[in-house]
Amino acid sequence: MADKKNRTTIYQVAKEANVSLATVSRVINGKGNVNEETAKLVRDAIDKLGYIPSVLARGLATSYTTNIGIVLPSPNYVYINNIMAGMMDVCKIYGYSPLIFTFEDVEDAARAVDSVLASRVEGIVVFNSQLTSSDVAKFTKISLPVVIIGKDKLSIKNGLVDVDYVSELKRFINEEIKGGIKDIYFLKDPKKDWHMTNGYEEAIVSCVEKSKINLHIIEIADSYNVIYDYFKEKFSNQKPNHELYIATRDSLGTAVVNAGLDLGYSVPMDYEVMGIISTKNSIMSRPQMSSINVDLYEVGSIAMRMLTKMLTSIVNKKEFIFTTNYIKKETTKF
Amino acid sequence: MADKKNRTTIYQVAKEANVSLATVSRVINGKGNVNEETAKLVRDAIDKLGYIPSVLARGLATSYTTNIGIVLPSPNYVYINNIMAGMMDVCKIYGYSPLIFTFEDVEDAARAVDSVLASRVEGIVVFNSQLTSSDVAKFTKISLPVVIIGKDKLSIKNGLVDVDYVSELKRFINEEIKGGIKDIYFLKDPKKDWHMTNGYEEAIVSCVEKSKINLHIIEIADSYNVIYDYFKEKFSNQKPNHELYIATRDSLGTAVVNAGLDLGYSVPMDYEVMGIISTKNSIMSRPQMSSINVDLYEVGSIAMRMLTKMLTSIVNKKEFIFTTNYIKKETTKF
DNA sequence: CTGTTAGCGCCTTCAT
DNA sequence: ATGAAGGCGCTAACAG
Repeated sequence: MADKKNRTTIYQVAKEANVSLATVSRVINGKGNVNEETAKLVRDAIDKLGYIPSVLARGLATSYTTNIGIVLPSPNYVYINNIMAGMMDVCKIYGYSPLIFTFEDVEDAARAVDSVLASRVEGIVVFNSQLTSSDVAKFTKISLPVVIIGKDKLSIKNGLVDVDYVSELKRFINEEIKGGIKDIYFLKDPKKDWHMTNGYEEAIVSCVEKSKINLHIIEIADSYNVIYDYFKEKFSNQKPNHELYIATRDSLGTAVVNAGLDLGYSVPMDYEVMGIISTKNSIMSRPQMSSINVDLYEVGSIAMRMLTKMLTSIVNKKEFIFTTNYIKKETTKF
Repeated sequence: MADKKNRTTIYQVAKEANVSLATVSRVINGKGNVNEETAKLVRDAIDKLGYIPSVLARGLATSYTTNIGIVLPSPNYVYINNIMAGMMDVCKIYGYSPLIFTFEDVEDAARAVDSVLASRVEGIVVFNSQLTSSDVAKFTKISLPVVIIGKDKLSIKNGLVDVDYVSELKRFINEEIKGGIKDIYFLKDPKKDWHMTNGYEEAIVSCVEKSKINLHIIEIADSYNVIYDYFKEKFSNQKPNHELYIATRDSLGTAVVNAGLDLGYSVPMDYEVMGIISTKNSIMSRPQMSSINVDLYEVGSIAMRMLTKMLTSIVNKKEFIFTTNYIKKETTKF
């Protein structure tokens, strides 16, 4: 419980080495001149006592920690994990410790923001912010470096790392239109606005406008099982008719594919499917899922790298937009 | 960088509210009696100044933080992410902040241990420890609560959460033996010993001993692509002959399946495949992958829950072994 | 009910 | 090259 932990302190090391704590501090941090002999004395004492400096005390004294906050929605989608992995690896390289704060929704995001602020992190990476302007004000007030992954609706003067899925999405749809597709179904989660998903719907709408395409929006939870069941029933009642389904993530696309396959239909002959955000699943599924490819691990690592730079120097280019490639695989004709 | 951040402190709040800092501290922590009117004064001051207490100072003063360390290997396998998600959710529920420490190998693990110790976490969860006994000694010395997920080779007197894949693995193999299987191939990563994988090989060996089965160990990196390529070539040169392949993770099994499918073979008619650790991939792949099911999210959340209990009370039952179910799907005959 | 004071563990001038 | 002393922001007795 709240019983004092018996950690060895810098005082004990100083005593053991018969020096002052200032000297110990110097050898720990490699600052100031210390006689090699006394330094060795100190080092031996540290080893003997198994002394590990407290980042708390150090942080308090220097008003500088090595903590970095990562704020992101709690659902653990594979692609978010890829981003996280990229962030965490870069954190380690630069000697920062990532503190993770997850949130469920907008109100919860506010709580997460307070937590991360209380933790006295040096900077934070926010995944596709659901943050309000008042949240953001808290950051800017204390000039805390922030990198945002995903659309920056608030146009904060901070780092921005985004992925331009939209261009490729448009290109793909236009190809399909030229190919003569008649109906496009877009699977949209009515509740959530994650997935760097902003602009998907608009992009599709804009492509379709001047064509004879019928665009249908299917509001459905972004869950494999929910979507699989939905389409299993849909295709049972009404056989597919060469339409195109667009899902936000490849695994959701796989749900649509599998529902049809399990009923004996074939993709892309009977209907086409594409998932926007690509993960390894695109390669692993059969037929392989057409999707828009970008290395999400790289996205995370670039974001974190940008933050570390903002921490140590003035950064001029605070924006990094990933371009993407639509990869035609086996679930679409174009 | 190391420029003092200009955070509002408890002193400034006290000044603004015309009270002493002790009073502010009291309303913040809800401890001690404070006149409602002055409390409101304080709250207003806090709001006005946007004051957020420093966990550093608080931690230093109380020698108590709300940080929990999570130590795990860096590769971001899906199933590890499931475990992490479970841990993080429980962390949030109990008001702890998870600090993530990843490591690459044994030496790196030592570094991670020092980092986590320096961070003055209240407790730690270690995933399938590659930790040495000297690492562990550091924990026990300061009696830091530790929960280990996976095999506890060091038999530490700490929390242990493990998954008994072995029993089901044996059961499955015995079924296959009764079914008349002749050759079993076990895919084994020669370098790594993660995946709560300890005992898999021994289990298989013990099952096979008294039978006429030929057991083959294939040492191969646990990478989808590597395995896919390997089997693409293998099956090209030598057609499958009703043998059984056992991979540690379902997605690796999918690599074996896909390699054959893409060459025109069929599973499980031409050969059988099973992946031990199950993820959503087992359901999503076609044919669906036979695997040993356990809710890994639950594993993570149980582990973290156990830790939080160890933090607040004496825990007697410090062990939780998950039982598992072999789920026969479509890639095996039994 | 509220204020005063002494730390928590460490860094950092400032002397020596 | 080393030591002494003040301070980082907060909590927790202890007084009043």
